[in-house]
Amino acid sequence: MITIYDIAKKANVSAMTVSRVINNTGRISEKTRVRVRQVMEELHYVPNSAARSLVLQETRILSLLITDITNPFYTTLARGAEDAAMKRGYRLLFSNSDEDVGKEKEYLEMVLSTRVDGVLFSPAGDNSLPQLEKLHKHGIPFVLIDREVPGVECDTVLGDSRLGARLLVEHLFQLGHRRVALLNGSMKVSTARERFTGYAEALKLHDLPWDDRLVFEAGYGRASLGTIEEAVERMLALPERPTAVFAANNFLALDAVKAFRRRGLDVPHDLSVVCFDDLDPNSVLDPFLTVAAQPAYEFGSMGIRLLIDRIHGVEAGSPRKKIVLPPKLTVRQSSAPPRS
Amino acid sequence: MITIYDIAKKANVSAMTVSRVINNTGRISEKTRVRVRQVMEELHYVPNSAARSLVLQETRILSLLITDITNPFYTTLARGAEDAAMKRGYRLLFSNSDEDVGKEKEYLEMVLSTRVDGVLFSPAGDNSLPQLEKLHKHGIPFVLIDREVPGVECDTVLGDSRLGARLLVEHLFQLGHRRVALLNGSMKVSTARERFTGYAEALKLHDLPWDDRLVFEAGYGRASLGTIEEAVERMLALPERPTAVFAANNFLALDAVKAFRRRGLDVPHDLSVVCFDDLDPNSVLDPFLTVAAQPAYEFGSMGIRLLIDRIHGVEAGSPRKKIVLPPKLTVRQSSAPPRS
DNA sequence: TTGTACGCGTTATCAC
DNA sequence: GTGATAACGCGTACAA
Repeated sequence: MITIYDIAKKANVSAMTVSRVINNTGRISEKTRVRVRQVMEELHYVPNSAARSLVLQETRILSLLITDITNPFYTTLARGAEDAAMKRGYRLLFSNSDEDVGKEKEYLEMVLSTRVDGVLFSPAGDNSLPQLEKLHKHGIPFVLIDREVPGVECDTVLGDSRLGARLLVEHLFQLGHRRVALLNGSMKVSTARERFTGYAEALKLHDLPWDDRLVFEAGYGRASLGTIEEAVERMLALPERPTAVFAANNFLALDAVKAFRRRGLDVPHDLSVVCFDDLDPNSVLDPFLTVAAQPAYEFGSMGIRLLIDRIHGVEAGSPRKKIVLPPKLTVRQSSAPPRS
Repeated sequence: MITIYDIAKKANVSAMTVSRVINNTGRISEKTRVRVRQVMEELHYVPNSAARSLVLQETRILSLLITDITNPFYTTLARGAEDAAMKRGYRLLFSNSDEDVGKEKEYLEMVLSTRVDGVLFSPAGDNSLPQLEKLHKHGIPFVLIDREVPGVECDTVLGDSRLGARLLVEHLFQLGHRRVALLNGSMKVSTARERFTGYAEALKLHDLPWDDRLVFEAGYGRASLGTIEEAVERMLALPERPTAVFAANNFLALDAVKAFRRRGLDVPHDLSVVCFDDLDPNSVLDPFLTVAAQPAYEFGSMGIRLLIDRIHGVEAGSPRKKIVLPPKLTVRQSSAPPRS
């Protein structure tokens, strides 16, 4: 491997001078600067970032932990994060927990051994608490994104899940629906709880009765497909069938629609389906779902911004910041008035 | 930061003993092993991988460079690669070139400074040659994936683009089409050339005349959206309009269909559209496109396998391997007999 | 079974 | 302007 010493020898200077040329620090005569540069080119020198971070005590790497790499919400968020990080001279180390606290724990070990400068963290759920405490113990700055964890005080970028839920459910009410089911993620995830609350608020606001049998707790992850099938089964077996479903995220909605169709039911003719989070408009031919779309890209870029501010100590002792980005109701064909 | 010295002091042993406990090397009495382990727990010790890789001269990190992170073909490939890498104790550093040789070059600099143990490389095109030569100069093993680069001899995992193209075009012929347009990627990319050849072969096999005006060179990247619009415009202005389009990848097809629809044309009623590569079946409600699907996941896992074999020198001097994975024709609604 | 000395590639500090 | 030296955290070779 080519090191600064190889460069130094060939250029008849000390290693220190080479280092100064590389980093543009200190005063160097133009003559030597040019010569050193030239030797570096010749030998195809590339600095060793391991050695550098060992002495500098910083890696300029940030970790991004998301819960579902197949979900366009998170891939878009990731792009926002990457763009923002690159712009500030940081690289991003991606990890994907698949909504699984176990995997999350494994990845965290890697992240710690890499000595990343900070972590942008979308927790799998409330059980992620130990992981966050570990980060805290190690003095690694982190920012929560998309989801909160009770007991953790830190900078956070969130959507307004309650508002979005209300918007969606009220949209259904306006269409004339009165029996709306909630197909929710796990109640161990803050967004699921908030969407639950928004749903309940909407019912109350419109003086509609509460019915436990209309609430189904599945899970956000791909793993919970079986649960959705079962929920749909129970939903349809109800004495008074719901005429619409509010799904807590895009994949839940997709799977619900598929489950309905497999049973010969048409959306929106037989049931309406609405949900949180959009799909990637670029790779969908016929956008179909009525959604509360979230600014996923901004989730990522804002998160990185908060994180880097913390790292640079700009915000050293400042109180935690909580940024809430509003959702946008987008009405499409999956919602329609109920069959009379 | 907690180091092995901190552990050593607290456990009343030397740093070396701690190192041995961590790596399970050498003989250590059970008593000290337990004590050291305990102190490590107490102090939440995590090894510093920068320091380790500095002395070991290996990082156990592999780089995966893909050209379009929004394309499900590549995200699926990435999952395959990650699973295979994790299984063998390697981590993956993702980079996304957006089909841009410039970005590719930037990322390569990072990759080199990270001293990754190997690179799984999906080149933006033939112009990626200098990057590959650079890797070679630095003695970093690499495997090409999905695309070849003329002048580069190395292990490769490819699809059978010629066969896939022929299957798709012959499918159109069987439906009765005689004028089939080719909406291709850049001819600076090997797969585009192969798909071109397959298209030409199919014509020849069926004694159909060659027509230059039916061939359009756009680009695989998201950036070439304008080009597609223009190609469609020219295509429809032709004296004898084609009745079907073979698009060289999924996104080209998607954009073509959208462009047709904007002009009031229906697919497949007015024109059929077929393409290479599928979309993610999980996030699509109504699979519509007739495609030549490729085993994207296996592209990734096979690639990592070849790469790690090379790294471990198992295949040190062995001749380069070229693995070709066949496509699978999947007929859906986007193709139908031409209007008579 | 355990410890000492050294080196991995880089930069900060201080001296010239 | 430039250089010598030590230090970052860890593992190898050799010694005890």
